[in-house]
Amino acid sequence: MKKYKIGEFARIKNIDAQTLRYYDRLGLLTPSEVDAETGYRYYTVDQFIQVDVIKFNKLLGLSLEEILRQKQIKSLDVKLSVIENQQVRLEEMIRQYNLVKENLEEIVTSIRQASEEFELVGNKPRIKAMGDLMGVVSDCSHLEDWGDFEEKIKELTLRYPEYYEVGHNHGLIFGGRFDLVFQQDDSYLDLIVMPYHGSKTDDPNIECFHLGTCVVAYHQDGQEAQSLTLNRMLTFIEENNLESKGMVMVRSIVGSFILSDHDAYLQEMIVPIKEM
Amino acid sequence: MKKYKIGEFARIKNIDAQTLRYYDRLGLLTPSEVDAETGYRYYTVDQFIQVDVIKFNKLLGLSLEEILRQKQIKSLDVKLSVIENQQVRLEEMIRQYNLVKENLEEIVTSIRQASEEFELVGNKPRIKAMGDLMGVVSDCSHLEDWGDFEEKIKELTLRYPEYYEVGHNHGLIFGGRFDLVFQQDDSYLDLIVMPYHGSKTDDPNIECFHLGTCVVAYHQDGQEAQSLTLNRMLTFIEENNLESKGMVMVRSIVGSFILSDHDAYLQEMIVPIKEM
DNA sequence: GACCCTCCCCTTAGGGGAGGGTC
DNA sequence: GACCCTCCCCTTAGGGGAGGGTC
Repeated sequence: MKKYKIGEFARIKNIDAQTLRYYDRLGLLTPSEVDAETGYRYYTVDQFIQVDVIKFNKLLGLSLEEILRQKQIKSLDVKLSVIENQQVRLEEMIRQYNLVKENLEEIVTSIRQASEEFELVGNKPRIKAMGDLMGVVSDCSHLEDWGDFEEKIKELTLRYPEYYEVGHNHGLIFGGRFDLVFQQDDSYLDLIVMPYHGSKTDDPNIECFHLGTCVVAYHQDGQEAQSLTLNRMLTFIEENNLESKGMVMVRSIVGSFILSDHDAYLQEMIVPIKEM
Repeated sequence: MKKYKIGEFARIKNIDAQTLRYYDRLGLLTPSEVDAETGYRYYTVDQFIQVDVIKFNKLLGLSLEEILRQKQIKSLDVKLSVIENQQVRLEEMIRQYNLVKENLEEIVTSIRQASEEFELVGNKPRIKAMGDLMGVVSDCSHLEDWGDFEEKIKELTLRYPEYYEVGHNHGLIFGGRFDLVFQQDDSYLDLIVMPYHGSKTDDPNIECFHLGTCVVAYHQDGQEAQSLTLNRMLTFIEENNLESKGMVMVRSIVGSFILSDHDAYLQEMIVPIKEM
């Protein structure tokens, strides 16, 4: 039977010679022959198959040490259950990755849309028909400090049925009465909404806000600009003989999650209007 | 503004205090204040958000060093393209994981099916209506040694349109003329088929074998048993006044990929029969 | 007493050499 | 000349202490 030196073997099996030496050291893949004088390793057919088996098991998500132990498994049922476990793990991973992907899509499209719009209208307030806002809501009127706020968010994420950590803060919408916005301290918000984009509308954790007609405005100068923007919006509302519902929602479109450059931040403020 | 000691901060943000010290050392997350005497770290609001940003970026698949560099990014377009790159990577990962998952399903169900059948019929040959076999095929009649065989497999995998390394060898079907099976040396096969379970039937790389009526038999004693099993099958064919097409296909159901126990190996041999 | 500090050692799966012998 | 050998050092993102000071 033909013998292969490590280099040739490595080339054929598309694996690094170093890796083969490493596997040899671990006892995971022993050459069929080692020259006692020179230490040269020689491989044959059995090792070719072994490489495939190792790769197969690595794809099952096993560590090299586990693969070493797997070699001892003589029971088909045990091996099948290992594979089936891995299938479950794979499904969970696929689910998580899909959630992350969807979140990223949401983020990118909302940024693109808002940037385009901002390009057109600048920070002028305007009337806009908004749909329903679905999300998990937390009452924040009794927060003492930032730690309380973080606890609130933790609580929200636990109640979020398809919660995944990516960008959950990025998507948060803050709501409050006007006077709280003008107060400008840590406790300026009444509630947080973590928007929900899924389809489980019957989940009791998810509330639905009917926003309806709103006055909307962008600004780019961070949190300091909030009261200025709100003032402009209130003037606009008065000029147009509208009546607000007395609250404002703030949505960060480009914020610290996306960029470290404060000058590029983009926020949207939304004031729901009473229907006539 | 309230200051938090590392432990409290760690608890609220669901992160290990050690990890925070590590991030501090890297310059990734600097406490807002460090007591010069005691070295105690104190954190405030800014760091709370920073933790979320770091987690967000880790989910984008960035290393800590990359996250450190990300902090420098001032351009929205650059950041968006980073996110979009990550989306592409995510999609590719999801695709690969799905392929692996499907492969595993294939493996598990074929093992379960065959084991059940083997339980019933043992190694008795029987007549069975087989469907079409779709797959990527390689002519192996001129192989000199195992290395050539491995090169063939490499070639197959390159032509396999949805190839992924998991279990590709496990699924291989070997085919040959009867005399080659009886020869029992390295060159006993004429062709390899890597079965294809997808839907791209118009792919020129994928050939379709119409198997039709076949005589089928299992055995459990590894490759040595092949000629014995084939003999039994040929006798069965004669007794039933059938006529074979002169070739046999061998499919390993439980083999070295699944178990290291040779006694549990299960192979299926298939002899296509001429239609009357 | 619970909490925090700074070392220091350890983990996975190899990759990249240096220095020297082998086919 | 191309190939192989054995050291030896290095990487990521922390985890688990020991020994000693702090709230």
